[in-house]
Amino acid sequence: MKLTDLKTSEQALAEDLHDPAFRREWDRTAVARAVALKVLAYRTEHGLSQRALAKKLGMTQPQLARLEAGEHNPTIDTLARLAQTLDVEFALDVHPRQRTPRLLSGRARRGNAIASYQTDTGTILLAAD
Amino acid sequence: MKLTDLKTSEQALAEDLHDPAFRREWDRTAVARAVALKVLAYRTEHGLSQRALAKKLGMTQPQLARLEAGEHNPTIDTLARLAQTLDVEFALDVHPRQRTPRLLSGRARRGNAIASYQTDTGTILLAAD
DNA sequence: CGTACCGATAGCAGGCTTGTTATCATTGCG
DNA sequence: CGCAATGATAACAAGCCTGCTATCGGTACG
Repeated sequence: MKLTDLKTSEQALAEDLHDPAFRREWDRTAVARAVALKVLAYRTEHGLSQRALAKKLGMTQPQLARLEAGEHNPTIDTLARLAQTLDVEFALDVHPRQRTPRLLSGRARRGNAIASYQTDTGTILLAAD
Repeated sequence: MKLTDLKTSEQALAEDLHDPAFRREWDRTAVARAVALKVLAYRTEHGLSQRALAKKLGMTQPQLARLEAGEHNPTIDTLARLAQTLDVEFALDVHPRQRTPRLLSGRARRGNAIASYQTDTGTILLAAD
């Protein structure tokens, strides 16, 4: 893939985001996409197949594939399983739009934020470490 | 109600928690109970009826009653609505059992934790401010 | 070519949360 | 007492996430 291709796909995404329906879906799955990246990174770094990691997580390969697809927001329960098995900490911050998060450490706000999006009713911020 | 009554109900809870099934349910709804307290406190402090606050939140009175009952864990979306309307920040931290949370500020860990529980697969911590 | 493993996906059942309407008992007030 | 407002609750539909089986195309290797 050439750099020009990358640029085009980013531009295509920016254009798609102008579609209100697409934008809603994009925002809705923000947490899902963030977690998906974290899981995929862990799996490749450890040279595991989906089946192998799924077994460690107590789930099946299609379930893990769905997680990595990032289409569904994981439940708190699923987050806990990931945290325990991957030895990762997830911090989710929900706060009013006109406010600055105070409960999340500056460390998390600066370096570890992997998802952040605003909804009509607040701002969501997900950090992982 | 006398102090002795309070003590008895606390003791009763402690005994109920020995029942594995009850304990699972108690843990599962930890976040729900914490949020319920926050909502109830806000509503009484502002002298609002369930119907009045429900309207501000864009929901019906039975829905708010259910929230205050603390039986269902709210979704991230519901948390966002609460945060925006009540002007409250929620921080949810999920981390492995053998680890100390680093993404949540010490401030939140000390003074604002309103729910904390361990599952087989991790620890959940909810703070509000 | 055949075999094995890989990741993606369809299809389905089950559980949980949301959202709604319709009550119900209780309390306060005229 | 009659009336209005309050909070709790039942019953139901709908949406989303989980968990599973089965299957598919693609790739690597003998």
